[in-house]
Amino acid sequence: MTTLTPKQREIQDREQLILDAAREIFRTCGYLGLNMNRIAERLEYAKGTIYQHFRNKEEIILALAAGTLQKRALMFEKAAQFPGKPRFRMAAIGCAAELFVKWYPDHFELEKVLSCGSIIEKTRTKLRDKKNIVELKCVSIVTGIVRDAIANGDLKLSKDVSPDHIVFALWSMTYGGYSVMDSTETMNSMGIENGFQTVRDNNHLLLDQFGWKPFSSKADYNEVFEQVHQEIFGDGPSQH
Amino acid sequence: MTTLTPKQREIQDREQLILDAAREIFRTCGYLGLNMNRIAERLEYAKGTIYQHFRNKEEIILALAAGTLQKRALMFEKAAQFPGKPRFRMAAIGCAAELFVKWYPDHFELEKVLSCGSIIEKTRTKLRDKKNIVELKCVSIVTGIVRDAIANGDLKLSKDVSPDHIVFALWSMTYGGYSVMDSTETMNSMGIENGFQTVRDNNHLLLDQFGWKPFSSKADYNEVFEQVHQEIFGDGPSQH
DNA sequence: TTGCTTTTTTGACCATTGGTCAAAAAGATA
DNA sequence: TATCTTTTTGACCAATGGTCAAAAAAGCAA
Repeated sequence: MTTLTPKQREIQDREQLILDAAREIFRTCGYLGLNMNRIAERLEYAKGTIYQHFRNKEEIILALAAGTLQKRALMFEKAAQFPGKPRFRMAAIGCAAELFVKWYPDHFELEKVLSCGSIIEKTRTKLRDKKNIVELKCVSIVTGIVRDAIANGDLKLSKDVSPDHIVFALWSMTYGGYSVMDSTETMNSMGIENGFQTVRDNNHLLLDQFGWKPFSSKADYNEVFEQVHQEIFGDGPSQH
Repeated sequence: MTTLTPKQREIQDREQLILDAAREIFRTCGYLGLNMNRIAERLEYAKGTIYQHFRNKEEIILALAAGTLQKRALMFEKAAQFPGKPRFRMAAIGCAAELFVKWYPDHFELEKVLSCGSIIEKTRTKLRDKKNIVELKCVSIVTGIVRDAIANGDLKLSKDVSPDHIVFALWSMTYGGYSVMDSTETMNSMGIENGFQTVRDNNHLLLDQFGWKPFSSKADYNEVFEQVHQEIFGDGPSQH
């Protein structure tokens, strides 16, 4: 049954309104500045109404993270369709990941909050799983490209390296790089002028070392990046 | 003047008592479970007394992180003194970093809390700087080893790679790897059996690609790890 | 439309916590 | 011992998370 009474429809729509308001508050006031009173006040609803949608503010944050993650999954999907050799498509994924953190900087902050044990454990398993499924989707897209490269012959893995190993390495490097960049204090004592470019380079260094052709000495991956940037993601965040 | 009245001495010592109690509470109850009332109650002091030492619980958490970071700096110093080629000494640093997160798992959780913007901004710059100085010390130890390798001839950097670049890469990979491992949900869908070993391998892969000799194909860095583990850190966390 | 039932909304209410501060206690001093 | 200074205390306030009985709205049948 997809027939909904006007009331049911209103309730359903309100969920997004709450999330929109919450995202705005979180963006400007952070975790500690986000509270149920403020959301209710802004939407001119009573506090109890908000609690009918979400059990606590941690679940709201989780839902926000799941929301942006969904957008990242779509971006990864588009990137994976970039025509050409698997390694080019992997570079396209890198471009998507980079644009994602630039387009949705609040997502990174959401993730940091949710990485705190005592915060995430206030949410129900069911909701966490929802987010995990989307995350897993991103992982599986990347793993798929690695497998394509193996099938292709561009990548021959030694016995002690699995496709998951490569995905884990890229993920570590990218997530770690962005995290370290974010903790500016120590970072700007170091002579890294363009952190994003450096993370990109480091990822390509890794892929070269795994023996994934064409090596970055043979192809201009910065050009691939620009191409993906313009051809696939040229229309900005609003479209995804 | 280092002469202290008994009272002044008592106050000074109490700071550590507060931190010890706070660490224990944080370990078991996390960020949300840690509060000033509970600390005061456990130490049988009034709440106001705690506030004479720390402005809020965020500053306590910051102090806790600075405390463990201090231990890491000592571990890095010891590791850097491992005799032999710079790359072996770098492997020793890797060992120290790994043992550190294993010995002090609460530190990682502290860092995650402090990475949240709205939390860290409740602390005074002065206290943050204290932590940053210790962090910078760790970085400079690592950078020193890179420079030694360059001076040594074991490492020749191309024009677009700096010592800081290498440190950033290792830091990203290590921090990112541990972070991803911690977010178990998606991690255990991936076929990574031993995350720590994988992070180690990935770091060596990077160093190989940077052209740092001796390459991991020529030296058994797992053996170096074990050697450092036993010879330098064999006596466990209590000694550092 | 009316009267009844079900669903939804409301905001008063309570408990917990962060944080303050005037008064009390303890310590230093002469 | 008397006086001044420092430290401690816990009552107190404000803000927030979260609950729930009562009120309002929606749905529905005659």
